[in-house]
Amino acid sequence: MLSVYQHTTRVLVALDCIIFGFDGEVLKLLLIKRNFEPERGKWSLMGGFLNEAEDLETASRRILFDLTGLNNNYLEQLQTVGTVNRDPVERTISVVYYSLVNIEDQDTAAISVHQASWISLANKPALIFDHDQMVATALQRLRYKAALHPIGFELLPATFTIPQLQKLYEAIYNTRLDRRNFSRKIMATDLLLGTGEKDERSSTKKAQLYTLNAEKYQHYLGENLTFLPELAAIKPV
Amino acid sequence: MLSVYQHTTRVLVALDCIIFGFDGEVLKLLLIKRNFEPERGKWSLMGGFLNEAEDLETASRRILFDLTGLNNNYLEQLQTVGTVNRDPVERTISVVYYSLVNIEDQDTAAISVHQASWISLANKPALIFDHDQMVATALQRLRYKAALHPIGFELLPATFTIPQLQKLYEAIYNTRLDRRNFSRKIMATDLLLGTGEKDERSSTKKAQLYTLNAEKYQHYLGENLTFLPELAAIKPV
DNA sequence: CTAATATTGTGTCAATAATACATGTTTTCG
DNA sequence: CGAAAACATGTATTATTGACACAATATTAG
Repeated sequence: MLSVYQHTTRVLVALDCIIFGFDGEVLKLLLIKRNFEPERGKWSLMGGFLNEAEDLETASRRILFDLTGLNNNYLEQLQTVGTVNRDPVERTISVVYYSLVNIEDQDTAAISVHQASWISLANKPALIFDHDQMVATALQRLRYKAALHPIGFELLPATFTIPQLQKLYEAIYNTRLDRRNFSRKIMATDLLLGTGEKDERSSTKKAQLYTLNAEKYQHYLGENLTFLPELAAIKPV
Repeated sequence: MLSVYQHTTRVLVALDCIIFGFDGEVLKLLLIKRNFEPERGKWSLMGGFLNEAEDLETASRRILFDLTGLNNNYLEQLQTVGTVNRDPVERTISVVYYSLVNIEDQDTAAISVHQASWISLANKPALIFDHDQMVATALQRLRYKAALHPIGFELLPATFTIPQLQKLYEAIYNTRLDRRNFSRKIMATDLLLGTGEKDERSSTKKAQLYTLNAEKYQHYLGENLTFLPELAAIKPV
Protein backbone atom coordinates (compact mmCIF):
# COMPACT_ATOMS: atom_id res chain seq x y z
CA MET A 1 0.00 0.00 0.00
CA LEU A 2 1.65 3.17 -1.16
CA SER A 3 -0.81 5.66 0.24
CA VAL A 4 1.12 6.80 3.29
CA TYR A 5 2.21 10.17 1.96
CA GLN A 6 -1.13 10.86 0.26
CA HIS A 7 -1.99 14.14 1.86
CA THR A 8 1.11 16.15 1.22
CA THR A 9 1.99 18.72 -1.42
CA ARG A 10 4.14 17.90 -4.41
CA VAL A 11 6.22 20.57 -6.10
CA LEU A 12 8.24 21.12 -9.24
CA VAL A 13 11.96 20.58 -8.92
CA ALA A 14 14.25 22.61 -11.15
CA LEU A 15 18.01 22.47 -11.53
CA ASP A 16 20.06 25.55 -12.22
CA CYS A 17 23.68 25.52 -13.16
CA ILE A 18 26.29 28.20 -12.62
CA ILE A 19 29.09 27.61 -15.09
CA PHE A 20 32.43 29.28 -14.41
CA GLY A 21 35.18 29.65 -16.95
CA PHE A 22 38.50 31.49 -17.15
CA ASP A 23 39.83 33.09 -20.32
CA GLY A 24 43.34 33.78 -19.06
CA GLU A 25 42.41 37.20 -17.73
CA VAL A 26 39.00 37.24 -16.04
CA LEU A 27 36.42 34.89 -14.59
CA LYS A 28 33.41 34.33 -16.81
CA LEU A 29 29.95 32.87 -16.56
CA LEU A 30 28.14 30.96 -19.27
CA LEU A 31 24.68 32.55 -19.43
CA ILE A 32 21.76 32.00 -21.78
CA LYS A 33 19.23 34.34 -23.29
CA ARG A 34 15.89 32.69 -22.67
CA ASN A 35 13.91 31.87 -25.79
CA PHE A 36 10.87 30.70 -23.85
CA GLU A 37 8.37 32.08 -21.38
CA PRO A 38 8.32 33.37 -18.76
CA GLU A 39 10.92 36.14 -19.04
CA ARG A 40 11.71 35.37 -22.68
CA GLY A 41 14.67 37.37 -23.96
CA LYS A 42 16.16 37.95 -20.54
CA TRP A 43 19.49 36.61 -19.28
CA SER A 44 19.39 33.54 -17.09
CA LEU A 45 21.36 30.62 -15.78
CA MET A 46 21.09 27.39 -17.70
CA GLY A 47 18.45 25.26 -16.05
CA GLY A 48 15.83 22.60 -16.50
CA PHE A 49 13.43 20.37 -14.67
CA LEU A 50 14.03 17.10 -12.92
CA ASN A 51 12.71 14.10 -14.82
CA GLU A 52 10.71 11.30 -13.31
CA ALA A 53 13.38 8.67 -12.78
CA GLU A 54 16.43 10.87 -12.69
CA ASP A 55 18.85 11.59 -9.85
CA LEU A 56 19.67 15.20 -9.03
CA GLU A 57 23.27 15.12 -10.12
CA THR A 58 22.38 13.18 -13.25
CA ALA A 59 19.85 15.84 -14.17
CA SER A 60 22.35 18.58 -13.51
CA ARG A 61 24.95 16.88 -15.71
CA ARG A 62 22.36 16.38 -18.44
CA ILE A 63 21.60 20.11 -18.44
CA LEU A 64 25.29 20.99 -18.42
CA PHE A 65 26.04 18.59 -21.25
CA ASP A 66 23.14 19.93 -23.24
CA LEU A 67 24.64 23.41 -23.15
CA THR A 68 28.36 22.76 -23.27
CA GLY A 69 28.83 19.30 -24.69
CA LEU A 70 30.99 18.64 -21.63
CA ASN A 71 30.55 15.64 -19.43
CA ASN A 72 33.35 15.29 -16.97
CA ASN A 73 33.84 18.63 -15.34
CA TYR A 74 33.85 19.61 -11.74
CA LEU A 75 30.25 19.85 -10.52
CA GLU A 76 29.22 20.58 -6.98
CA GLN A 77 25.86 21.07 -5.37
CA LEU A 78 25.67 24.62 -4.11
CA GLN A 79 22.34 25.13 -2.39
CA THR A 80 18.65 24.53 -2.74
CA VAL A 81 16.31 27.48 -2.88
CA GLY A 82 12.59 27.26 -2.34
CA THR A 83 11.18 30.64 -1.42
CA VAL A 84 7.45 30.45 -1.98
CA ASN A 85 7.11 32.97 -4.80
CA ARG A 86 10.51 32.72 -6.43
CA ASP A 87 8.98 31.43 -9.67
CA PRO A 88 5.93 33.43 -10.80
CA VAL A 89 4.38 30.56 -12.72
CA GLU A 90 4.22 27.87 -10.10
CA ARG A 91 5.95 27.00 -6.89
CA THR A 92 9.31 25.56 -7.86
CA ILE A 93 12.22 24.40 -5.80
CA SER A 94 15.58 24.76 -7.44
CA VAL A 95 18.62 22.67 -6.66
CA VAL A 96 21.56 24.78 -7.72
CA TYR A 97 24.90 23.36 -8.87
CA TYR A 98 28.04 25.14 -9.91
CA SER A 99 30.59 23.81 -12.30
CA LEU A 100 34.09 24.71 -13.35
CA VAL A 101 34.97 24.18 -16.98
CA ASN A 102 37.95 24.69 -19.18
CA ILE A 103 36.66 27.39 -21.46
CA GLU A 104 38.64 26.00 -24.40
CA ASP A 105 36.81 22.67 -24.34
CA GLN A 106 33.34 24.02 -24.97
CA ASP A 107 31.07 22.88 -27.79
CA THR A 108 30.45 26.12 -29.66
CA ALA A 109 27.56 24.65 -31.69
CA ALA A 110 25.60 23.68 -28.58
CA ILE A 111 26.30 27.06 -27.08
CA SER A 112 24.94 28.98 -30.04
CA VAL A 113 21.78 26.85 -30.16
CA HIS A 114 20.98 28.10 -26.68
CA GLN A 115 22.01 31.68 -27.46
CA ALA A 116 24.51 31.37 -24.67
CA SER A 117 27.55 33.58 -24.09
CA TRP A 118 30.55 33.70 -21.84
CA ILE A 119 30.18 36.92 -19.89
CA SER A 120 32.78 38.27 -17.51
CA LEU A 121 31.58 38.61 -13.94
CA ALA A 122 32.31 42.31 -14.06
CA ASN A 123 29.81 42.77 -16.91
CA LYS A 124 27.16 40.39 -15.69
CA PRO A 125 23.67 41.63 -16.62
CA ALA A 126 20.77 41.28 -14.18
CA LEU A 127 19.39 37.76 -14.30
CA ILE A 128 15.85 36.48 -13.91
CA PHE A 129 14.19 35.32 -10.71
CA ASP A 130 16.71 34.77 -7.91
CA HIS A 131 19.56 33.86 -10.24
CA ASP A 132 21.65 36.87 -9.22
CA GLN A 133 21.64 35.68 -5.64
CA MET A 134 22.62 32.19 -6.81
CA VAL A 135 25.61 33.59 -8.69
CA ALA A 136 26.67 35.62 -5.66
CA THR A 137 26.51 32.52 -3.48
CA ALA A 138 28.42 30.49 -6.06
CA LEU A 139 31.21 33.04 -6.24
CA GLN A 140 31.44 33.06 -2.48
CA ARG A 141 31.64 29.27 -2.44
CA LEU A 142 34.24 29.22 -5.20
CA ARG A 143 36.40 31.67 -3.26
CA TYR A 144 35.94 29.68 -0.11
CA LYS A 145 36.80 26.34 -1.64
CA ALA A 146 39.58 27.52 -3.91
CA ALA A 147 41.42 28.90 -0.88
CA LEU A 148 41.35 25.49 0.78
CA HIS A 149 41.38 22.99 -2.06
CA PRO A 150 43.03 22.95 -5.46
CA ILE A 151 39.81 23.15 -7.48
CA GLY A 152 41.08 26.17 -9.39
CA PHE A 153 42.92 23.80 -11.72
CA GLU A 154 39.55 22.70 -13.09
CA LEU A 155 39.35 26.05 -14.84
CA LEU A 156 42.69 25.60 -16.63
CA PRO A 157 43.79 23.42 -19.53
CA ALA A 158 45.49 20.11 -18.76
CA THR A 159 48.87 21.81 -19.06
CA PHE A 160 49.40 25.32 -17.78
CA THR A 161 52.09 27.66 -16.52
CA ILE A 162 52.58 29.11 -13.06
CA PRO A 163 51.93 32.66 -14.27
CA GLN A 164 48.62 31.42 -15.73
CA LEU A 165 47.74 29.83 -12.42
CA GLN A 166 48.56 33.00 -10.59
CA LYS A 167 46.38 35.06 -12.91
CA LEU A 168 43.56 32.63 -12.21
CA TYR A 169 43.83 33.13 -8.46
CA GLU A 170 44.09 36.85 -8.94
CA ALA A 171 40.89 36.76 -10.99
CA ILE A 172 39.02 34.60 -8.48
CA TYR A 173 39.95 36.84 -5.55
CA ASN A 174 40.13 40.09 -7.46
CA THR A 175 43.54 40.84 -6.03
CA ARG A 176 47.26 40.88 -6.84
CA LEU A 177 49.68 38.30 -5.50
CA ASP A 178 53.44 38.33 -5.13
CA ARG A 179 54.93 36.19 -7.89
CA ARG A 180 57.79 34.81 -5.80
CA ASN A 181 55.76 33.87 -2.76
CA PHE A 182 52.96 32.42 -4.88
CA SER A 183 55.38 30.23 -6.76
CA ARG A 184 57.02 29.03 -3.58
CA LYS A 185 53.70 28.07 -2.00
CA ILE A 186 52.42 26.26 -5.04
CA MET A 187 55.66 24.33 -5.36
CA ALA A 188 55.56 23.38 -1.70
CA THR A 189 52.23 21.61 -2.23
CA ASP A 190 53.86 19.22 -4.67
CA LEU A 191 50.79 19.55 -6.87
CA LEU A 192 52.64 20.36 -10.07
CA LEU A 193 54.54 18.06 -12.37
CA GLY A 194 56.88 19.69 -14.84
CA THR A 195 56.43 18.60 -18.46
CA GLY A 196 59.73 19.93 -19.74
CA GLU A 197 57.75 21.87 -22.36
CA LYS A 198 57.36 25.62 -22.54
CA ASP A 199 54.35 27.75 -23.35
CA GLU A 200 54.96 28.79 -26.96
CA ARG A 201 52.10 31.27 -26.91
CA SER A 202 53.68 33.58 -24.39
CA SER A 203 55.61 36.51 -25.75
CA THR A 204 58.94 37.08 -24.03
CA LYS A 205 60.61 34.51 -21.80
CA LYS A 206 58.52 31.38 -22.25
CA ALA A 207 57.06 29.90 -19.08
CA GLN A 208 57.36 26.25 -18.10
CA LEU A 209 54.31 24.04 -18.62
CA TYR A 210 53.08 21.84 -15.81
CA THR A 211 50.40 19.23 -15.30
CA LEU A 212 48.58 18.28 -12.14
CA ASN A 213 49.92 15.58 -9.86
CA ALA A 214 46.70 13.56 -9.77
CA GLU A 215 47.55 11.80 -6.53
CA LYS A 216 48.32 15.01 -4.63
CA TYR A 217 45.25 16.60 -6.17
CA GLN A 218 43.01 13.92 -4.71
CA HIS A 219 44.78 14.30 -1.40
CA TYR A 220 44.13 18.01 -1.17
CA LEU A 221 40.47 17.65 -2.12
CA GLY A 222 40.03 15.96 1.24
CA GLU A 223 42.23 18.26 3.33
CA ASN A 224 41.45 21.53 5.01
CA LEU A 225 43.33 24.26 6.74
CA THR A 226 42.07 25.93 9.80
CA PHE A 227 41.01 28.37 12.35
CA LEU A 228 42.91 26.06 14.71
CA PRO A 229 45.77 24.88 12.51
CA GLU A 230 46.51 22.04 14.87
CA LEU A 231 43.32 20.46 13.56
CA ALA A 232 44.35 20.70 9.95
CA ALA A 233 46.33 17.53 9.78
CA ILE A 234 44.03 15.47 11.93
CA LYS A 235 42.45 12.48 10.32
CA PRO A 236 39.30 11.94 12.36
CA VAL A 237 38.97 8.28 13.31
CA MET B 1 -2.22 31.65 -18.02
CA LEU B 2 -0.16 29.51 -15.72
CA SER B 3 0.15 26.43 -17.90
CA VAL B 4 3.78 26.81 -18.97
CA TYR B 5 5.21 24.08 -16.77
CA GLN B 6 2.27 21.70 -17.32
CA HIS B 7 4.11 18.67 -18.55
CA THR B 8 6.70 18.20 -15.89
CA THR B 9 6.88 15.91 -12.87
CA ARG B 10 6.15 17.11 -9.37
CA VAL B 11 7.71 15.41 -6.38
CA LEU B 12 7.40 15.31 -2.63
CA VAL B 13 9.84 17.49 -0.73
CA ALA B 14 10.91 16.37 2.70
CA LEU B 15 13.13 18.10 5.24
CA ASP B 16 15.45 16.17 7.49
CA CYS B 17 17.29 17.66 10.39
CA ILE B 18 20.53 16.51 11.97
CA ILE B 19 20.63 17.87 15.49
CA PHE B 20 24.00 17.99 17.22
CA GLY B 21 24.45 18.46 20.95
CA PHE B 22 27.35 18.26 23.39
CA ASP B 23 27.02 16.92 26.91
CA GLY B 24 30.42 18.05 28.17
CA GLU B 25 32.13 14.85 27.10
CA VAL B 26 30.90 13.61 23.73
CA LEU B 27 29.03 14.77 20.67
CA LYS B 28 25.44 13.58 20.51
CA LEU B 29 22.65 13.36 17.99
CA LEU B 30 18.97 13.82 18.72
CA LEU B 31 17.28 10.88 17.03
CA ILE B 32 13.68 9.68 17.02
CA LYS B 33 12.14 6.26 17.08
CA ARG B 34 9.55 6.32 14.32
CA ASN B 35 6.00 5.66 15.43
CA PHE B 36 4.61 5.68 11.90
CA GLU B 37 5.06 3.73 8.71
CA PRO B 38 7.18 3.01 6.82
CA GLU B 39 9.99 1.68 9.03
CA ARG B 40 7.97 2.11 12.25
CA GLY B 41 10.07 1.45 15.33
CA LYS B 42 13.38 2.17 13.64
CA TRP B 43 15.72 5.03 14.44
CA SER B 44 15.61 8.04 12.18
CA LEU B 45 16.42 11.69 11.87
CA MET B 46 13.67 14.11 12.71
CA GLY B 47 11.94 15.09 9.49
CA GLY B 48 8.75 16.22 7.84
CA PHE B 49 7.28 17.41 4.61
CA LEU B 50 7.28 20.85 3.08
CA ASN B 51 3.91 22.61 3.30
CA GLU B 52 2.26 24.40 0.46
CA ALA B 53 3.19 28.02 1.22
CA GLU B 54 6.25 27.42 3.33
CA ASP B 55 9.88 28.33 2.68
CA LEU B 56 12.51 25.63 3.09
CA GLU B 57 14.22 27.11 6.10
CA THR B 58 10.89 27.93 7.72
CA ALA B 59 9.83 24.32 7.34
CA SER B 60 13.10 23.12 8.77
CA ARG B 61 12.76 25.41 11.78
CA ARG B 62 9.16 24.26 12.28
CA ILE B 63 10.33 20.65 12.42
CA LEU B 64 13.18 21.49 14.75
CA PHE B 65 10.91 23.48 17.04
CA ASP B 66 8.37 20.70 17.08
CA LEU B 67 10.99 18.32 18.46
CA THR B 68 13.09 20.52 20.68
CA GLY B 69 11.00 23.56 21.55
CA LEU B 70 14.00 25.58 20.33
CA ASN B 71 13.70 28.39 17.87
CA ASN B 72 16.88 30.33 17.55
CA ASN B 73 19.65 27.85 17.12
CA TYR B 74 22.27 27.56 14.46
CA LEU B 75 20.73 25.98 11.38
CA GLU B 76 22.49 25.45 8.11
CA GLN B 77 21.44 23.80 4.90
CA LEU B 78 23.64 20.77 4.36
CA GLN B 79 22.68 19.13 1.09
CA THR B 80 19.74 17.96 -0.95
CA VAL B 81 19.40 14.30 -1.77
CA GLY B 82 17.16 12.94 -4.45
CA THR B 83 18.28 9.46 -5.48
CA VAL B 84 15.38 7.90 -7.31
CA ASN B 85 14.59 5.09 -4.92
CA ARG B 86 15.74 6.55 -1.64
CA ASP B 87 12.21 6.49 -0.22
CA PRO B 88 10.42 3.19 -0.84
CA VAL B 89 6.94 4.72 -0.73
CA GLU B 90 7.20 7.43 -3.30
CA ARG B 91 9.90 9.49 -4.91
CA THR B 92 10.92 12.10 -2.36
CA ILE B 93 13.58 14.74 -2.42
CA SER B 94 14.98 15.64 0.94
CA VAL B 95 16.54 18.96 1.82
CA VAL B 96 18.81 18.22 4.75
CA TYR B 97 19.70 20.77 7.43
CA TYR B 98 21.95 20.42 10.42
CA SER B 99 21.61 22.34 13.61
CA LEU B 100 23.71 22.92 16.68
CA VAL B 101 21.88 23.19 19.97
CA ASN B 102 22.76 23.71 23.56
CA ILE B 103 21.73 20.39 25.00
CA GLU B 104 20.67 22.01 28.27
CA ASP B 105 18.00 24.15 26.59
CA GLN B 106 15.93 21.32 25.21
CA ASP B 107 12.22 20.87 25.88
CA THR B 108 12.12 17.42 27.48
CA ALA B 109 8.34 17.14 27.10
CA ALA B 110 8.46 17.62 23.34
CA ILE B 111 11.32 15.18 23.11
CA SER B 112 9.51 12.41 24.92
CA VAL B 113 6.38 12.88 22.77
CA HIS B 114 8.49 11.98 19.77
CA GLN B 115 10.29 9.16 21.56
CA ALA B 116 13.50 10.99 20.86
CA SER B 117 16.84 10.46 22.57
CA TRP B 118 20.24 12.05 22.62
CA ILE B 119 22.59 9.36 21.39
CA SER B 120 26.34 9.71 21.29
CA LEU B 121 27.86 9.46 17.84
CA ALA B 122 29.91 6.48 18.95
CA ASN B 123 26.74 4.52 19.76
CA LYS B 124 24.66 5.65 16.83
CA PRO B 125 22.34 2.87 15.66
CA ALA B 126 21.72 2.29 11.96
CA LEU B 127 19.17 4.76 10.66
CA ILE B 128 16.48 4.39 8.02
CA PHE B 129 16.79 5.20 4.33
CA ASP B 130 19.90 7.25 3.57
CA HIS B 131 20.00 8.93 6.97
CA ASP B 132 23.34 7.36 7.89
CA GLN B 133 24.94 8.97 4.90
CA MET B 134 23.35 12.30 5.86
CA VAL B 135 24.83 12.08 9.33
CA ALA B 136 28.25 11.26 7.92
CA THR B 137 28.08 14.29 5.63
CA ALA B 138 26.90 16.50 8.48
CA LEU B 139 29.77 15.45 10.71
CA GLN B 140 32.20 16.14 7.91
CA ARG B 141 30.68 19.59 7.40
CA LEU B 142 30.71 20.32 11.10
CA ARG B 143 34.40 19.44 11.29
CA TYR B 144 35.11 21.49 8.25
CA LYS B 145 33.28 24.57 9.43
CA ALA B 146 34.28 24.38 13.07
CA ALA B 147 37.93 24.46 12.04
CA LEU B 148 37.39 27.70 10.14
CA HIS B 149 34.59 29.47 11.97
CA PRO B 150 33.62 29.68 15.62
CA ILE B 151 30.36 27.76 15.28
CA GLY B 152 31.36 25.34 18.03
CA PHE B 153 30.14 27.86 20.58
CA GLU B 154 26.60 27.13 19.45
CA LEU B 155 26.90 23.80 21.22
CA LEU B 156 27.83 25.37 24.56
CA PRO B 157 25.83 27.31 27.16
CA ALA B 158 25.98 31.11 27.05
CA THR B 159 28.78 31.05 29.60
CA PHE B 160 31.45 28.40 29.49
CA THR B 161 35.03 27.70 30.48
CA ILE B 162 38.10 27.19 28.32
CA PRO B 163 38.49 23.58 29.42
CA GLN B 164 34.85 22.97 28.38
CA LEU B 165 35.58 24.54 25.01
CA GLN B 166 38.65 22.39 24.59
CA LYS B 167 36.70 19.23 25.40
CA LEU B 168 34.18 20.26 22.77
CA TYR B 169 36.84 20.56 20.08
CA GLU B 170 38.37 17.29 21.19
CA ALA B 171 34.97 15.66 20.83
CA ILE B 172 34.29 17.14 17.41
CA TYR B 173 37.66 16.05 16.04
CA ASN B 174 38.06 12.95 18.14
CA THR B 175 41.53 13.97 19.22
CA ARG B 176 43.53 15.45 22.10
CA LEU B 177 44.79 19.02 22.11
CA ASP B 178 47.54 20.68 24.09
CA ARG B 179 45.90 22.77 26.80
CA ARG B 180 48.46 25.57 26.70
CA ASN B 181 48.52 26.05 22.97
CA PHE B 182 44.75 25.74 22.71
CA SER B 183 44.22 28.44 25.29
CA ARG B 184 46.68 30.76 23.62
CA LYS B 185 45.06 30.41 20.21
CA ILE B 186 41.55 30.94 21.51
CA MET B 187 42.65 34.01 23.42
CA ALA B 188 44.40 35.40 20.35
CA THR B 189 41.08 35.41 18.47
CA ASP B 190 39.64 37.86 20.98
CA LEU B 191 36.41 35.86 20.89
CA LEU B 192 36.06 35.42 24.64
CA LEU B 193 34.92 37.94 27.21
CA GLY B 194 35.72 37.12 30.82
CA THR B 195 32.75 37.30 33.17
CA GLY B 196 34.77 37.35 36.39
CA GLU B 197 32.69 34.39 37.54
CA LYS B 198 33.97 30.87 38.04
CA ASP B 199 32.42 27.52 37.21
CA GLU B 200 31.09 26.33 40.57
CA ARG B 201 30.31 22.89 39.22
CA SER B 202 33.88 21.90 38.63
CA SER B 203 35.60 20.00 41.38
CA THR B 204 39.15 21.21 41.98
CA LYS B 205 40.48 24.56 40.89
CA LYS B 206 37.47 26.35 39.42
CA ALA B 207 37.77 27.49 35.83
CA GLN B 208 36.95 31.02 34.67
CA LEU B 209 33.65 31.53 32.90
CA TYR B 210 33.56 33.39 29.62
CA THR B 211 30.92 34.61 27.19
CA LEU B 212 31.21 35.17 23.48
CA ASN B 213 32.27 38.52 22.10
CA ALA B 214 29.28 38.90 19.76
CA GLU B 215 31.02 41.34 17.47
CA LYS B 216 34.09 39.16 16.96
CA TYR B 217 31.85 36.15 16.55
CA GLN B 218 30.04 37.78 13.63
CA HIS B 219 33.38 38.77 12.18
CA TYR B 220 34.74 35.24 12.18
CA LEU B 221 31.58 33.81 10.65
CA GLY B 222 32.54 35.68 7.51
CA GLU B 223 36.27 34.91 7.51
CA ASN B 224 38.17 31.97 6.17
CA LEU B 225 41.66 30.63 6.37
CA THR B 226 43.38 29.07 3.47
CA PHE B 227 45.36 26.87 1.26
CA LEU B 228 47.04 30.13 0.22
CA PRO B 229 47.08 32.08 3.48
CA GLU B 230 47.73 35.32 1.66
CA LEU B 231 44.14 35.09 0.48
CA ALA B 232 42.73 34.76 3.96
CA ALA B 233 42.53 38.40 4.79
CA ILE B 234 41.43 39.56 1.40
CA LYS B 235 38.07 41.25 1.22
CA PRO B 236 36.90 40.61 -2.32
CA VAL B 237 35.58 43.81 -3.89
C1' DC C 1 73.49 42.10 -34.39
C1' DT C 2 72.88 44.52 -30.45
C1' DA C 3 70.49 47.09 -26.95
C1' DA C 4 66.15 47.81 -24.74
C1' DT C 5 62.12 45.64 -22.94
C1' DA C 6 59.17 42.33 -21.01
C1' DT C 7 58.49 38.41 -18.48
C1' DT C 8 60.04 34.24 -16.00
C1' DG C 9 62.65 31.97 -12.31
C1' DT C 10 64.95 31.82 -7.92
C1' DG C 11 67.26 33.58 -3.39
C1' DT C 12 67.55 36.00 1.20
C1' DC C 13 66.17 37.91 5.51
C1' DA C 14 63.30 39.58 9.18
C1' DA C 15 58.94 38.94 11.46
C1' DT C 16 55.43 35.99 12.80
C1' DA C 17 53.29 31.82 14.16
C1' DA C 18 53.33 27.04 15.62
C1' DT C 19 54.95 23.38 18.46
C1' DA C 20 56.87 21.19 22.39
C1' DC C 21 57.47 21.41 26.94
C1' DA C 22 57.58 23.05 32.59
C1' DT C 23 56.27 25.42 36.48
C1' DG C 24 53.26 27.73 39.64
C1' DT C 25 48.23 28.31 41.49
C1' DT C 26 43.72 27.24 43.33
C1' DT C 27 40.52 24.18 45.30
C1' DT C 28 38.95 19.84 47.35
C1' DC C 29 39.31 15.94 50.18
C1' DG C 30 41.09 12.82 53.42
C1' DC D 1 47.35 20.59 56.72
C1' DG D 2 49.30 17.85 53.06
C1' DA D 3 48.30 15.41 48.76
C1' DA D 4 45.81 15.25 44.55
C1' DA D 5 43.50 17.25 40.70
C1' DA D 6 42.64 20.53 37.50
C1' DC D 7 43.54 25.37 35.97
C1' DA D 8 46.66 29.11 34.27
C1' DT D 9 50.50 30.90 32.02
C1' DG D 10 55.65 31.30 30.21
C1' DT D 11 59.62 30.18 27.16
C1' DA D 12 62.67 28.16 23.69
C1' DT D 13 62.98 25.99 19.23
C1' DT D 14 61.52 25.44 14.69
C1' DA D 15 58.75 26.33 10.58
C1' DT D 16 56.22 29.49 7.76
C1' DT D 17 55.10 33.87 5.92
C1' DG D 18 55.78 38.24 3.73
C1' DA D 19 58.69 41.76 1.80
C1' DC D 20 62.02 42.52 -1.31
C1' DA D 21 66.11 42.13 -5.43
C1' DC D 22 68.54 40.23 -8.96
C1' DA D 23 69.70 37.06 -12.74
C1' DA D 24 68.09 34.53 -17.02
C1' DT D 25 65.57 34.12 -21.38
C1' DA D 26 63.07 35.52 -25.32
C1' DT D 27 61.33 39.32 -28.40
C1' DT D 28 61.63 43.41 -30.91
C1' DA D 29 63.23 47.88 -32.50
C1' DG D 30 66.90 50.40 -34.27
